[in-house]
Amino acid sequence: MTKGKNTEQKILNAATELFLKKGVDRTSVRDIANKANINLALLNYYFRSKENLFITIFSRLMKKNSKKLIAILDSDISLEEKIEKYVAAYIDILLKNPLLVSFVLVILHRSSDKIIKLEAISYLYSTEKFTQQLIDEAKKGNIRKTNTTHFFVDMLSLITFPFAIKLLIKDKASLSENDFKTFIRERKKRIPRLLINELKLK
Amino acid sequence: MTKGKNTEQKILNAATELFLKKGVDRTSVRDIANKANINLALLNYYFRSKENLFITIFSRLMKKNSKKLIAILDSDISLEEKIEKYVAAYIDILLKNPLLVSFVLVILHRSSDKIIKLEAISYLYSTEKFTQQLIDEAKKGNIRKTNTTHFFVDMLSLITFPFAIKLLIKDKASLSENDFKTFIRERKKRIPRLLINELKLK
DNA sequence: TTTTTGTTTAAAACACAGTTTTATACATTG
DNA sequence: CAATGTATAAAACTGTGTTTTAAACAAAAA
Repeated sequence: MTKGKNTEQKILNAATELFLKKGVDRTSVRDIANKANINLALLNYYFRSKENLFITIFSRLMKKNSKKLIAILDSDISLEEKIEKYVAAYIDILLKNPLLVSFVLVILHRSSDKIIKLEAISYLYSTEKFTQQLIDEAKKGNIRKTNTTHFFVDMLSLITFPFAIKLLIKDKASLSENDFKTFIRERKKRIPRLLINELKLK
Repeated sequence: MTKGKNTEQKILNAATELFLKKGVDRTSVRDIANKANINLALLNYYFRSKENLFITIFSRLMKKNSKKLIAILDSDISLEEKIEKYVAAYIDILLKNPLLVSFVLVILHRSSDKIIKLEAISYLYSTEKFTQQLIDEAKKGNIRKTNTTHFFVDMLSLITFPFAIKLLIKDKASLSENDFKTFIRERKKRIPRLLINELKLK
């Protein structure tokens, strides 16, 4: 009965590795079974489907990484510092977890209602406290009034999209893998500046 | 012998319609053949593969729409006006062509080297004149010096990514389809402001 | 006209995918 | 010891994209 946990973990490990190396769609369930040295049927025994296996891995990865982001959004620091920390932390997470990037792309691509309502995702974007802070600071006259939805969308776009068009950027700007990482790290300063400029009173 | 063009067009029409309605991955070649009232084998006779059919449709759609964007980037207008027009035109294209959005997602998702080197894509992002203008204006002291790659990536991110997370935005902000379109149109003013702020001398 | 070439259809088969079924072993609990 | 839930294995099922084979037809070339 202890075998069970082992097998489940073996499947998760094999799947994670293959998903990372070849992408979700180019990884077959038979590949996973082979790599994990288990029978094909076990895969559907533990996880009902490949889709479910994918969502399990994705959700765990998200949960592991999103805590830090939520903590930043909910912390009692100045807006400016909050934006800087959030952007930097988010970028670090995406730099360290290529799987997360490709998973997000898979999810965006499928974009079914089911997936959007994943706990892992709605959890990550619980921005109540942050948006309230934007409203409060504007009322106090410290910053310009801004549409909070737009503001958060701006932030997410500037952080996330460059990862999605990584190949394009590398190609167009002739960047090596390391160059690209440097390019991305530069955005830790650039993005907060852009966003905070938008909030500054004239 | 005139039949040929007809059949090819019938396939393209059927595929376009189905790709739009059900998405590329959820559309089978048998679906397409049925809808076009042609034999399955003809599909591989005209287009070597489903992949190739997809790329053909995508490339035509891109070519049709990117001309206007390129024209704006290469025109002799002020930087400020250029950014405004480019953002507005790009957003209008994506609003009018949901297929383009979902195609871009498919391509981002697959992100193989082959696809990134499509003429349709590299053509769209020939930004030489635009980046030169950024450099020249900075030299003249009219704007702040900025990294042109970052600047273009910022612009693309702010324009494109919201379409990718459409479902998420609609869900989180409780927007109807029309609300979402309004939201997107609001960005025609917002995005240029953000970008031009970044260029303003302090 | 006859021949050749390009186009169209039909039916079947192929390889590979995700999934399901069936049967059997194992281990823990009652 | 029997019963029950868990674990494994092998094979089959369904649907996918693709290819093959054979036959028909129309238009262009000889």
